[in-house]
Amino acid sequence: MNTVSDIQCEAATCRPESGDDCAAHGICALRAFARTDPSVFDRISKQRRLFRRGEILFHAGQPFSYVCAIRSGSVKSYLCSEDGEAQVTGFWFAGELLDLNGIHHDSRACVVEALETTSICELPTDFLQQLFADVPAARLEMLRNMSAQVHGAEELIRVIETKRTDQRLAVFILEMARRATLRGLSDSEVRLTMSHTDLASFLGMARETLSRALSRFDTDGLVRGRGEVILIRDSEALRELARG
Amino acid sequence: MNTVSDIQCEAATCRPESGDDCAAHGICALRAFARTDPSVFDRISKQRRLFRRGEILFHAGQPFSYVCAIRSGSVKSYLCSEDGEAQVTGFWFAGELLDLNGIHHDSRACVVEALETTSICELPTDFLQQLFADVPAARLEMLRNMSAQVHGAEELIRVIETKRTDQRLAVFILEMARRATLRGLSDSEVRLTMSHTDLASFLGMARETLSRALSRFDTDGLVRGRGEVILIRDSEALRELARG
DNA sequence: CGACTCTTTGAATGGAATCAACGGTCGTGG
DNA sequence: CCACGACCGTTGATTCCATTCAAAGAGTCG
Repeated sequence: MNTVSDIQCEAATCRPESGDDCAAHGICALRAFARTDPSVFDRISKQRRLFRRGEILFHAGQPFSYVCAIRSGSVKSYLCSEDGEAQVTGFWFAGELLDLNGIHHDSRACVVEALETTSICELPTDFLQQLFADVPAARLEMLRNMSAQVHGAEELIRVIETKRTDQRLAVFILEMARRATLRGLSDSEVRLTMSHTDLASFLGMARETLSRALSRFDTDGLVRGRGEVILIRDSEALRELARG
Repeated sequence: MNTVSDIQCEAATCRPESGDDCAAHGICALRAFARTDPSVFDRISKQRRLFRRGEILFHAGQPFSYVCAIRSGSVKSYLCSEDGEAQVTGFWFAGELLDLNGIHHDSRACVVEALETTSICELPTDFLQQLFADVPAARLEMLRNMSAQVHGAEELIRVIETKRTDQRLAVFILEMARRATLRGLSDSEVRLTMSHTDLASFLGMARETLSRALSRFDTDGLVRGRGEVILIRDSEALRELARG
């Protein structure tokens, strides 16, 4: 899927000027600081790993020894209930931080799996602790980031509780487009790197229901295409639908 | 509802020995530290306010100038959509921290309203910043606390997406009982300080559906009572139901 | 007591899950 | 190279659960 040059290219999204909404902003702020101390910078930039589609970044319950930032590609996080059912809890893209909710019991809260070739950046927790001690802006950014995740989760709850299936889908598509713009991509083209099964699980509906909703969106002219790439044709109508 | 002596009594739950799960633990850790500097301690303990049932602690959009810890009583948080519909996002009890998800854009993310006579403790953000600078354990606790909130929100998402109505209710009752034990109360008696309307909104179901589910729980011997106080009669069956 | 809010219960409707079957793609191995 | 199986996506028919609509009972407060 991605070539090495793609990765190098997307890695550039991890820069301070990405704007406040960029989940990697806190980290980037740290990098700016680290320039005064090259050894710290090296410590960040050398902790990189590459995963292929289907490979597991980490399992639930593993010790929480580093925070994970995505440099390129995408991953899904999911929980396994006792009966073996997988429940997808989120999708994460370049420039975003992963599984911060594992911090509170020092272990990974979920399984994270690469949806495509994915490059990540590992930030050891002890290193972060030191950084928080030294850089007030860093800990503020971290708080903001986690706060944003709580906010996002609550927003999702609100959507799931109050919206019907096609409303949920509309919200998701718009959210994907929004996050794509943070990575400097088009705001009218959404790449669904996850399977319909994963997405349906995330949105809390049956695969069939999702499929039907996507078909309806296509025939109604809201979007174009149902495959990996979806083109937003009528974003205003989508927004209207998302509002309820 | 609560007398002054009740409040003084419950305020005692805000102590370090409350255990790791207590949401106020971070704050309490700060208080322990503050003993070496009485002026800091004063600064915390003097920022108290009392609210009566129905009174608003703060509105959505107001500046985020302090973190709010509940000393006694209970509150609900809710969002108002554009069409005036209120969506309850959570309930908070003594020893818990409020609306941390507002941090990321420096304004309150939701409306918070007292469900009964409620005493709170205000922790100014600039004071917390100073505290985080001085006390590593404090910022770790804050991170843990927020992490726990993300975790809780995701857990709620999982429940809402995958469970039927009575399963959701079972999860909620058990969760309420768990939180009650953190405050040193009985684990088999749940006080529902919120209205059924609020609870139904929070659980993502119609008032009538909640009412029916509660009735069923009562007649089936899972719980006793449907009013403000609910007695857990068969916690094992509840747990079984909650597991799905 | 009467106005109000909240809760309960019943009956009908509707939306999504489920069940079932089919076409497509991909990777494996004969 | 093709056959096969595994997985994924689509579509149709049916079932079931929760919402909605409607109305009456219970509790609270002025």
